[in-house]
Amino acid sequence: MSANAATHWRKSSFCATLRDQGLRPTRQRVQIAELLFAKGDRHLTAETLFSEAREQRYPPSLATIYNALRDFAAHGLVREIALYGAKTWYDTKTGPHFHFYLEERDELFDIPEEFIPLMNVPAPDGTQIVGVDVVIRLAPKAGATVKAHEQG
Amino acid sequence: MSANAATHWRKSSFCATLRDQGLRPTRQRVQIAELLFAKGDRHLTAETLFSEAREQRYPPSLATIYNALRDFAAHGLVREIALYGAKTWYDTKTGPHFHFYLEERDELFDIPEEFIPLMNVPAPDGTQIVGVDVVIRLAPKAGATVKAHEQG
DNA sequence: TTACGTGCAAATAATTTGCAGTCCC
DNA sequence: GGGACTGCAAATTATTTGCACGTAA
Repeated sequence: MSANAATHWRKSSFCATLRDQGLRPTRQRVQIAELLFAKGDRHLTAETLFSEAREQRYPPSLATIYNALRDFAAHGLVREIALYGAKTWYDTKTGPHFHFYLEERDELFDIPEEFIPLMNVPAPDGTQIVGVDVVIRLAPKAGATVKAHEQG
Repeated sequence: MSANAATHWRKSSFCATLRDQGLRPTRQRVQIAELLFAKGDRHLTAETLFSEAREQRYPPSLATIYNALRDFAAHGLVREIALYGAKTWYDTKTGPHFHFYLEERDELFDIPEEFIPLMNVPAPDGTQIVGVDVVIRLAPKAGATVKAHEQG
């Protein structure tokens, strides 16, 4: 590929972000970061991100998406979310998690802050809290039409 | 097998329990229920239960354990727990869930009731809440020795 | 009797990994 | 240059399923 096209990604602001976290800023990682954070806060799986990536000129492989998401999570750029079902979800919002999960649609969205209770639980002896995750599972109410809730 | 040994399980009190839930009380299901509930409230995976079952005289197959746990959960005898990692956990306590999850040991135990906050979140339009699950993830504190926490 | 349940082995689904080749520092 | 990263394909892990046989109602 031409030097111009090949090195364009180096101008991304995510190069610095990745480097700050001790992650080498490669083309693939920068592409993935751009995709992840381009649309504001959101919840997604590796497959979701992969299908978005495929629309790019030089999309990373699925394995690289998995590896990048794992690495990003380990370095605090995104957070893993505990959820029912087999798939691992990631959230671009890295604070404590409070979500509604609409099972029927496999859809995840935020619970508005004002409803979040104080969680003031002391960690057991010898341990520290590294994450708090709350998932409230939903089902459609009988006879009701549920509208989509992308992003909280 | 002798008629006596083969029909002994029919005397189990779980026969009625299963029937009440619309589940046909078979030898395997009764065995599984006995194992599940013999030790008070606890948290386990299909594999855990399978290895316990193998010590019995006529242990059910792994597939049957999976199927039984799924069926039991669908009928309210146990509850699935959303947790990090690939495995599905089940809890014999069927009320709302509040747990500590000690990542390093892959160990799950209850948060004492007195620390549980009021969760009073209204369900979004057209939906109803079918489950509330809270997982507080823990790591050992630097230099501390963590003791095992089987059962909360 | 007859539909439901079981057991085995094969099928799936999500994710990880080995390894040869690439690229960043 | 040398180790970190990537891509592919193969391996793993957890779980489900097809089908022949068994068993509860």
